[in-house]
Amino acid sequence: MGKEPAKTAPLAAKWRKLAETRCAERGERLTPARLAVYAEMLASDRPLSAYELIALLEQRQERKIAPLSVYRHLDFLMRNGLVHRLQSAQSYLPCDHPDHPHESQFLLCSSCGHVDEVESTGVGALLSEIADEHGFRADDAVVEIKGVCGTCAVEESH
Amino acid sequence: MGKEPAKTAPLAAKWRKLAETRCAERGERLTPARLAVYAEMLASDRPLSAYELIALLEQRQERKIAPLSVYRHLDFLMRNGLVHRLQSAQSYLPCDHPDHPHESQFLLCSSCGHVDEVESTGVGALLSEIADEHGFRADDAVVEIKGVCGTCAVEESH
DNA sequence: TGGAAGTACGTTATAACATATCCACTTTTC
DNA sequence: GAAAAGTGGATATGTTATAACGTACTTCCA
Repeated sequence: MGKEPAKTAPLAAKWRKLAETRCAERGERLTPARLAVYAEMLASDRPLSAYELIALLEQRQERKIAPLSVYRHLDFLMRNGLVHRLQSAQSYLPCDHPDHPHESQFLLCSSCGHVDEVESTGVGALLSEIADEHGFRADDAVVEIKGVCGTCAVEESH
Repeated sequence: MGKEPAKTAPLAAKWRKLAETRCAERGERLTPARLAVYAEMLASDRPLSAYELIALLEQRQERKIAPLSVYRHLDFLMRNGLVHRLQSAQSYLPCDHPDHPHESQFLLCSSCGHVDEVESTGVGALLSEIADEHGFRADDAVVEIKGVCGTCAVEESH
């Protein structure tokens, strides 16, 4: 007899399907524990630190969760393109368009904490060019723009 | 009676002068303790974590140094444009051209650990443009490119 | 069908990175 | 030379991430 599946944050069918498809394609197993972490992240309107995530999951599932478990799940989700890590904020957020591999840039609002993921083709090209000029082979790039989002800028001006 | 000045890593006159000038202009005091941290960083050929820095300073000065002290000195050096923090590696490196304020990009070699700081005018412009398109006011940007430097690429091919 | 191999994941402990609080000393300023 | 600002030491704690080890589950194939 298996245990009850762990309680999970509400998860829109769209996201669940995308995640399942993505993992199936790659021969990876999207287990309930992994899905629970993913769902919890999608339920948040801002990036979460690993330990915030632990607290939320513990509350929802009414049991202790070890940091290492969550880090493993985060690794899995990142490996499969479902989640990104914000390097400058040591936090994690679900990918906005996990239907294809891509390089993203992030817009971090210092006022409301919200983060926008954008995908600009020009950036990758420019950075590759810069790397080339310096005899460097670029594999990957972190681009995180800090500032104030439109909504907060409007509120500020009141 | 003052104590002996703390032993400091060798520091090229050029860098010392730049640092002194920069701080003087800004009405900031480049004390021996701060200078010692800066010199230690310049003596390294790769970025150092705060705790690596502590270990090196303790060895050189033959005394205990508290993490907070080093973090304070790092704050000071960053505030005055002498040092940068690598967000994706939680480590610190001296600025390559502290003679003027600027936005930098970093090329991190995953093979030898060396980091090149480059200053491309195009990047800032492109990122501002992207931010604008999303109604976002950009204040600051992190751009860190990971890959393999020219020297290591040559060695790999042997 | 049952056993080997690989993957997932729990538990405990610890490493690595960063900050808070409090206080003593020094330098600057008036 | 007293007040204020700046600097930095000591101790404690908070936050982020990984190590080391063991158990259970899944897959796959003989």
